[in-house]
Amino acid sequence: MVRAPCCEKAGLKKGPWTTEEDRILINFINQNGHDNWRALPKRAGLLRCGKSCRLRWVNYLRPDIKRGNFTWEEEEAIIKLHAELGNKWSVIAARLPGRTDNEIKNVWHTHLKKRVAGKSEKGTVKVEYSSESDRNVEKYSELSSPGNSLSEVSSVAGAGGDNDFVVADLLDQWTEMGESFWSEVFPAEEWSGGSDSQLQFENSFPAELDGEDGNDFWRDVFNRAEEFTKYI
DNA sequence: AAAGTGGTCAACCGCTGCGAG
DNA sequence: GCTCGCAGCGGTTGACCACTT
Repeated sequence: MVRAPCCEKAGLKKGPWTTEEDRILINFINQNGHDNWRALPKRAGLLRCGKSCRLRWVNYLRPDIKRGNFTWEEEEAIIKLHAELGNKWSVIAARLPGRTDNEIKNVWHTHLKKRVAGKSEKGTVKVEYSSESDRNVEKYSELSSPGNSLSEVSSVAGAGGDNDFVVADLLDQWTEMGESFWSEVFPAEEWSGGSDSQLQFENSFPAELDGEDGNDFWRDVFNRAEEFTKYI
C-alpha cells in the first residue's frame, strides 16, 4: 500500500516564509502550542504543510534559538561530538543549547568538515595564527579532531611512559568536564542573547571549572595541550 | 562594471521509528 | 502481530550573497 503524501500538494505554498506567515505561526503556537503539527497549518490559517511549519518553528522561530556565528567553543564541541556520535545532528544539537540540528549540519558541511579533513590529511596543517591564543586554540583542537579522537590520543600517547600523566590528567579533566557540562541543562533564556551570546556561553561553564575570568579552564586545557604536543 | 565562482543557509524530500488502534 | 499515521531525522537542493577575476 502506498502511503499518502504528508500533505496535499495542491494549494499548499512552498519556498521561503514571509514575515506575515512567521507572525501567524508564532501567534498560533504561543496561544495553542504545537501538539499536532499536521493539523496546525489548517487551524492557524496557513497554506503550508505541517512539516514545513514544524521546520520553520524548530529551526528559526523558536524563542530560545541562539542566532549569530558559532563561537570557537561551539565549533570545537561539534567536532568532538561528531567524532563521538557521527551524523547524529539532533543529538549534537541537544548538547548545544540554542542551536538547531540544521544549523549544526550546515556549519559542519561548510567549514568544520574541511577543518577536520585538513588536519587529518598529514597530521599537521600550515595555519596562520593571528595571535598566540589562536595558536593554542589550534593545538587544542587537534586533540579533539576525528583523526585524533580522545581515545586514539590516549592510546597513542599512552605509550609515552613518563609523559602519561600529562595525557591522563588532560583527558581526565576533559572527560570530567564533558560529563557534567554536556549533560547539564541550561535555561533557554541564558542562551537567547544577542551580540553578547559568546560571553553568555563562556559564563555558562560549570562553576568548578570557572576561574576568575571564566576562562581559566580553557586556558589550562590549551596550555596543557601545547605541553602535550611536545610528546607526540 | 560585468561575469564567474564559491560559500552560506533556509527549506524541501524521503526515510525511519514509534505509538495507537 | 500488523497496519497506519505521525513526528522527527538526515541528506540534499537551490536561492542568495560575497568575493574574485
